[in-house]
Amino acid sequence: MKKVSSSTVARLSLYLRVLEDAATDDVRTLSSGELAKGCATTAAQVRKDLSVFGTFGKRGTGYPVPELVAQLRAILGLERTWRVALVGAGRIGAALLGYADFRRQGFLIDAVFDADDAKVGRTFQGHRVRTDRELEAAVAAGEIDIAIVAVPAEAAQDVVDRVVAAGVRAVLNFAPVKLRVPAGVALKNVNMAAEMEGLSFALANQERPARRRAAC
Amino acid sequence: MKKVSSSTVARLSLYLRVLEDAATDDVRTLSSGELAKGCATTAAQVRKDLSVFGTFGKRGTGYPVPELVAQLRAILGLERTWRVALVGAGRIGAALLGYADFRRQGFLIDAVFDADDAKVGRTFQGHRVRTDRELEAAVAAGEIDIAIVAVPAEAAQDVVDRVVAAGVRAVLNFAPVKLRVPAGVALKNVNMAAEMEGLSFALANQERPARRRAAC
DNA sequence: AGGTGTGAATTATTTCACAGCG
DNA sequence: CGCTGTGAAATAATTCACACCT
Repeated sequence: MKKVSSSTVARLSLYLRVLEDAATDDVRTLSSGELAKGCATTAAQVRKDLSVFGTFGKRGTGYPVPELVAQLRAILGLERTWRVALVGAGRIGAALLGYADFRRQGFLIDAVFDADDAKVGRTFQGHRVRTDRELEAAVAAGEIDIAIVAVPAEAAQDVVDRVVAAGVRAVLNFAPVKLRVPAGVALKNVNMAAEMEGLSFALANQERPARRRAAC
Repeated sequence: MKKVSSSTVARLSLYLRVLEDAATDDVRTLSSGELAKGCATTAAQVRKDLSVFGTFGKRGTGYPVPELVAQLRAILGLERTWRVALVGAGRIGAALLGYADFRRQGFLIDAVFDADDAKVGRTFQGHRVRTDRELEAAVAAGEIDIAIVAVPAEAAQDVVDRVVAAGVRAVLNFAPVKLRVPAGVALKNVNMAAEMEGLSFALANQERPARRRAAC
């Protein structure tokens, strides 16, 4: 398969969600323009993205919704269940475990690890917390496809090094640092602090368009 | 002000964190290469990014750490406190309110709103939950600079429309949909489901021993 | 008509390479 | 010398435009 840009893949997720919504409303077809509107992009972008993977549309009609849903799920690898380990039983971990969408899309968080022995053995959102010393063994035993790193920044690189050495090839990182992983390991970052700082930058640097003018 | 790419701004956040860490270790200067290593980028990228805003380095030496920290904080608008409203008192909201980094960087979450009257009036992570019908009034009263949208997907566009109409110009969205905002309003998205699907795609397409680079 | 698929053009971003300064 | 700052070159991503299908 040729190289696919990660922005294209990110948009496929958005298309899939819009298509699934349309499918529940029994919409039969959707044009690239309608799909684009639901994803804040352009019709040309939608067609280009989809054309990377094949030809799914009918000229003059648009894209058949149920078929394209199935295609996108197959392309994204969502037809199987991925076993996910959460490393770090803190608040972010709690939010993730409560995120029903994950299970619906085929991600099964069925292992929770923490380095804090006070947490080990306790139940956390319905999951028993295991000591993080078992991490390597769990990965080696084939229990885990994806590791979610939700530990403090200073511990994150160590955790990712360990799970990668044990065989994990996909990592979602919530620590506010850029982690180094070897080639062949997929890494995505969720950096809320950086997003907020991006908003701060925008507010601090936007020209004053006199939106709310005070009365004289 | 000249246009600055959002990837550059995102990297400034990373540089700032590395510089702050270096500052606490009393490191006096850092070269673009050292800075790059801490942020998984290249020396040239660091220099290009910083050159957008001025000349901060000393040739032969590198960048003075405390000075560059101050400059970046000023550039990112982090020298003032931004008042943040959390809309949606669910698990993601709980994770955010417990995120100490936010306050440290000048983001003060001091208003929490929810549409569920069962939650209104209760205390949520130390904050009294207010009815979401007060949202517009709070924005109009100048209480709020940034809105964090942590409501279900189907309610998100309505919430953002309301806060934008009331005057908010920066929004952080956790709902797994692309929101539409008028020009002049900054919008950042945190879409954990899409990130996971990106990992799923990488795993599903890396079975073959092909050369596949790690994404970010 | 109405809307896809796609090369070509455009625009954005990253990398290179090196002059020049401390 | 070492390392920055920066034009120029190389890549990547997006948008345009239109042939072509149903």
